Amino acid sequence: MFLEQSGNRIGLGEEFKFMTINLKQLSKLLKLSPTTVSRALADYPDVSAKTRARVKQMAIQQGYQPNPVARRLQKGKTETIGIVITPEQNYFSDTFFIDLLSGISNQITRAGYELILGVASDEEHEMQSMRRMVEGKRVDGMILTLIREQDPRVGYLLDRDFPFVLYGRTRETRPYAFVDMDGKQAFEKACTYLAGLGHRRIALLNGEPGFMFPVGCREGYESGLLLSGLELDPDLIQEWKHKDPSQSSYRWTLELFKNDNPPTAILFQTEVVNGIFKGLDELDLQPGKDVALIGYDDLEIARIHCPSLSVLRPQAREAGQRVVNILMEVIKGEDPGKFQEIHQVEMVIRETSLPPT
Amino acid sequence: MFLEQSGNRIGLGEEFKFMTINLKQLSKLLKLSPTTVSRALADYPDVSAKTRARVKQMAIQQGYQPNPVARRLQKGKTETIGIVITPEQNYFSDTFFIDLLSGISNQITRAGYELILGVASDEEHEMQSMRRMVEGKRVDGMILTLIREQDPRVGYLLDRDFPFVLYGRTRETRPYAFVDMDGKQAFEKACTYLAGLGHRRIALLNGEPGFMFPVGCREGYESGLLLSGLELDPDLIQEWKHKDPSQSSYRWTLELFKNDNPPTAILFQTEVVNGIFKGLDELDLQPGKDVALIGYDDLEIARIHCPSLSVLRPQAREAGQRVVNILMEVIKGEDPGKFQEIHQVEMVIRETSLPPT
DNA sequence: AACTATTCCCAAAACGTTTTGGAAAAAGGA
DNA sequence: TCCTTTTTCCAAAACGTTTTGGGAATAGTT
Repeated sequence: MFLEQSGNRIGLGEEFKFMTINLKQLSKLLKLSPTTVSRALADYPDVSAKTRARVKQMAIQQGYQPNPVARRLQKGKTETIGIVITPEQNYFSDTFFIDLLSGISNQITRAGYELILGVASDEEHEMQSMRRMVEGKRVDGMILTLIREQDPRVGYLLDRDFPFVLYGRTRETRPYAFVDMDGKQAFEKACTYLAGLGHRRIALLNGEPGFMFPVGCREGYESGLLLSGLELDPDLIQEWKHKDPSQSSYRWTLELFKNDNPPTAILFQTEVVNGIFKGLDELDLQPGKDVALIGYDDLEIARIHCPSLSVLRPQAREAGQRVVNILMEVIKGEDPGKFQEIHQVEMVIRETSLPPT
Repeated sequence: MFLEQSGNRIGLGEEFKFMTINLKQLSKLLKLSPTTVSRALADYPDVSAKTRARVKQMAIQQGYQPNPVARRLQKGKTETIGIVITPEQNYFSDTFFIDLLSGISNQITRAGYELILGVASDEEHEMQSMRRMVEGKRVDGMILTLIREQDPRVGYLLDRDFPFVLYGRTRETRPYAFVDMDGKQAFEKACTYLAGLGHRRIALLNGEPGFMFPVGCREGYESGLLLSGLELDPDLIQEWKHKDPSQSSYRWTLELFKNDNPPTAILFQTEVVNGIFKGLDELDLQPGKDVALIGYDDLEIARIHCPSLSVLRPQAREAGQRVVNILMEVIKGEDPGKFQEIHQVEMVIRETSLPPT
């Protein structure tokens, strides 16, 4: 057996193959024990600087990478994080979620961990997929998204003391780690902004009840009205359906303007903007001109539509990174209750947030 | 130490914790050797039916699950499949891709495997993420999507004989396994359908060159024209940009109707329908009435828009399942060249494919 | 009864790391 | 020179499975 200069090409008889080298093989090459090689690579102080350098150089030259499976077995850790997504809920198609996932994935890779993905069609399969990961010892920690007000996943994980971080919040008295967007502050800001422009009738098309996020949105909306000295009119509030976001928002928009005293502005999740546009179009109302609009989430449609849509923009990527960093701390044994972050949401004023005519 | 009836709750002194049981512990409980227990659970014939039953019952009662990490080390397999996605390319936000991923994930879980996900921002990181999985021995096989005409990933994997399956095709003479949608047949069908309705000027807004999929679309389009006895007019063909799907398609739509002899029908990827709608709207052309439209991919917008959009509908979920099944065969050592599937695409006629006026 | 085949089980090795608990060699101090 | 400390290395154990290669009963055959 002789070595090519390329490092990870090792000649075996007549045929060449991409071979990966072992710790044992590497140590034999170095005339050292596997112990020393392992410790040299891990920067233990009890190996001399000279041998450490020699080991590292040879490791690079040979393209040695410790077998992750063997390391996991010995360390008793999977070095793996799990996440389960539920595409049915029309949530995953948001670029916002992709940004979140992107932040999560990058940070996980940086830590040398792996991200395993479950795709579940409903709540039951979601739980099932998570249990497989947790009870099957396939992950060291879980990331949860799309949190419901009463979320059985949180209780399940708390009960067995399993590390997890929520992207979002839930109704649970025991302390747990989360990163959430300040939907309340965002909607309050949007609401007072519109009121400041002179709008007196501001409508809210909120997300489906049962999930936690709309709760904050509603609070922010109500608090914004209050701060601006406006009355809350239940006729101006409605929820769209996850099953059918565009259709339900479209119908509600039509409904809304049958009102004797119709709104001059609407707050909503950008996700359902198509339905609203369609409804306004049918009513011969110009978005931005006849009705001010501010959406939550800066999706592509918001930027490219004409007029472009003013939005509340959560920093999903950064949030994803924080989720991972926190999860790593929790896995290390830190108290989850210490990690409860609420991120500010910025408002991007574009063309659909003018004063009322 | 005594056992609760629940099985996986084991009393340890005063505190109760969710414990998972070992093979060794289980075998001690059964007064058998770990060997026999392992073989009983794996249905080896050299363990009597009686003990096998006894072992299985106890395993269930105790909630025993073999530690996957230990199994992987011994078996020399990671039981893991890798996939890398690139959200930048506005591809991942398609429900079509989610369907594909859903099919992939479910089938992988069914096989007892894991799906690990990489999120890469560009081609370079895509390759980097894949190399980490392959050379780091983190996966047994790779799934590739969004295939380019010249795709370095394919050469890389072929060179080192690493199992993989493409969703799509590429220009590569060596045999490899793939599952692809018959874009050619789909666009040919759409084209001849429109020609059959009397359309003589059919435009094509194709995907960005460099990727493989638009090649088939174009072939199908040209073949459809030919079959219908229509001339190919280069002015009626354009590509949209991945960076900016809606904007580029919008601009092209405007451009298109400056033509002395404008088209009466357009074929395109549904992904860019917003830009086209916007362009037509600006030109005071009614989709479906003044211009027939058929999109590739049955996205939500296609169903909810008024008029609803006729589409070509690939069965992404089924394709995802096939990809996994094939990958499992390839991992087992089957010849990848045997697995080259081209799936038919159905056409769904809705309201935007009427005869020309 | 003696031999062979079959049934059923198990001890030990192996997978590739990291960690534990020294031990030998070198250096420092008297 | 002798003892102590520090430096540098390593053999063996451990992680939890599966596989290998028998071995002891039991059953079957002559």
